[in-house]
Amino acid sequence: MPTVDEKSPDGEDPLEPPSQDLSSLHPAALSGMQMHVYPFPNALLPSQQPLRAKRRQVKNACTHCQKACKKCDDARPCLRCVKYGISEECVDSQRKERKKGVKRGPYKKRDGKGSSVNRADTATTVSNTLTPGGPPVPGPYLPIGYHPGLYGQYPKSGDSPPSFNPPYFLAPPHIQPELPSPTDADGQTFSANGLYEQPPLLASMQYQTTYPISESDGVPSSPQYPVYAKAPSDVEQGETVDGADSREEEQEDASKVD
DNA sequence: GGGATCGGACTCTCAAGACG
DNA sequence: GTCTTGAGAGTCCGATCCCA
Repeated sequence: MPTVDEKSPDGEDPLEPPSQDLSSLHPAALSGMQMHVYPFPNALLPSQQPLRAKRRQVKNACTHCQKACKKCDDARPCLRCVKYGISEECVDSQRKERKKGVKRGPYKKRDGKGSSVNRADTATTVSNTLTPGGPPVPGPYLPIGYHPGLYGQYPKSGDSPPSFNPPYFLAPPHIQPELPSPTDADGQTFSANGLYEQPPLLASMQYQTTYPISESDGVPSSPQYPVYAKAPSDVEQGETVDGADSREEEQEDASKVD
């Protein structure tokens, strides 16, 4: 009985192509879903064991989602609160301040030996998720749905103010239009290059985010940057949608060179 | 069928420690 | 000053139960 909010975009069915009518969704549904949309439908996926895409978390869940231990999103009201008709009660939960002065033991070094060398093992990227144990399959692995730079961090002090662009960008056009467009199990067509066609709505969709006002002091309770866009110049060539993943990949690559 | 609850796996973030 | 690492804090998956 999957519902819109319960259906994890990258947890339960990371390989499942979007099959629902996106035009009926709360904008947050679009921000919270398709974090990783892979260009292959299930039937055309390589027959490796399904590896889970890395789960993504919102920066701050609302109080209701937090209490229910359910998936929240960056928009306020969040999808779940909208669904339950408690939009006006959808406010960010308070986060504790991290403890300071915690003493730590000696560090393990990771250079080639030691326990932490396989830290990168936990990093799953879009490409290596598709090709476990094998060379990356060349292809259009840009996740459809977000600009590669959109999954940035919250701005830190000194960063330029956050900007936000419409989240969707188009997949490359069909390369081999003469090939018939197969359909997946849901009847959704996808192009010959393995990319789903973008619903026309998405191209013109405007994303709106409201900023919750703290009941206590009347100021935004926390920075709400649903998706933080890097400046185009900051987007590294070949950077994946997940900056952290790509960083870890780079680190891993660097260690291999060594 | 749908909502509530919750244990625990998983992820994110950042300060401490290491290093050049 | 920058990088690396550990661990605190938080999210949310998935199982289970309850109710209409």
